[in-house]
Amino acid sequence: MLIYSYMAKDLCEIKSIHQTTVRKTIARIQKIDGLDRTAEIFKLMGDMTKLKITCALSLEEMCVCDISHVLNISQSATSHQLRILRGAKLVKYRKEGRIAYYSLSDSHVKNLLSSTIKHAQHRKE
Amino acid sequence: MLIYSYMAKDLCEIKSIHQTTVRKTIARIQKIDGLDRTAEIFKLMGDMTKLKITCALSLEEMCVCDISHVLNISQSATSHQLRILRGAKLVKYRKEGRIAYYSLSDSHVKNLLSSTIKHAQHRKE
DNA sequence: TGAATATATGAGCATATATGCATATATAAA
DNA sequence: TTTATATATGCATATATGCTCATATATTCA
Repeated sequence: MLIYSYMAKDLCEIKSIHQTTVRKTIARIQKIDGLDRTAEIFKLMGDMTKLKITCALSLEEMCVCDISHVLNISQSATSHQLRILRGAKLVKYRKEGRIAYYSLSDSHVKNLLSSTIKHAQHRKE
Repeated sequence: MLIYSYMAKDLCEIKSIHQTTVRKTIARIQKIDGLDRTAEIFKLMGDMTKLKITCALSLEEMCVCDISHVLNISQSATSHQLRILRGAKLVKYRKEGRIAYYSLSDSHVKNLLSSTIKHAQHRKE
């Protein structure tokens, strides 16, 4: 990075323009707790299928079959996505006979969802 | 979906268990404004590199070179990611000579970031 | 017990994405 | 004008992800 052919004599010399800012920022980012989890949540919700599932479940609990109809995707695809959301503990489910009712695992997900939608709507232009 | 070999006679018969819930939920999701943009924002922030860039920029504006040092990735990778963030209007930049100073395009991104980090920290267990 | 049904899951494929490499562009300095 | 430097970007590739297909599992009912 930032190493050109004509710099080859001095590979150790890696420059940053504002060293104080860089050091300060590195320290601050390292101090942020739960950044990995934040990225995980963002990544999961960044998929339209999972986002819609989450939206649907923020209204009320639903079974796999109904979710697949709401999103107009196959039962298999729905189940795969729910499995991932389950793994990330964003949703939970209860079984009633052979029917699995999924719901959001806690209110934080719902709040995050509504606040982000608001942010998205406040988009400029 | 939900079609088994022994159902082949009646392919049009696709069942949903709770039809009222399904219809209601479809209508509600369609009514949500800015869902695509929400997914876009989530997806971008769901990548550790972009998330860290956003975190860094939420503190103060920074040049490409410094960002690459903060994240410990190449200048090229940094520039590629910034390009994507620019395209999604999450960051903007100003040029000062040959240096490009990037910053968050508005405070909504910063607010979204801090609120999501809080949500992530409130994680159960 | 056997058929129907609701869900789960492994394998494979198609697509998307992040990054490295090489190079282009733009500006500053000599 | 030539060299140095800060950033941008096209291309290639490795990896990740979502979906389909086939099938497994679990539960209900006849």
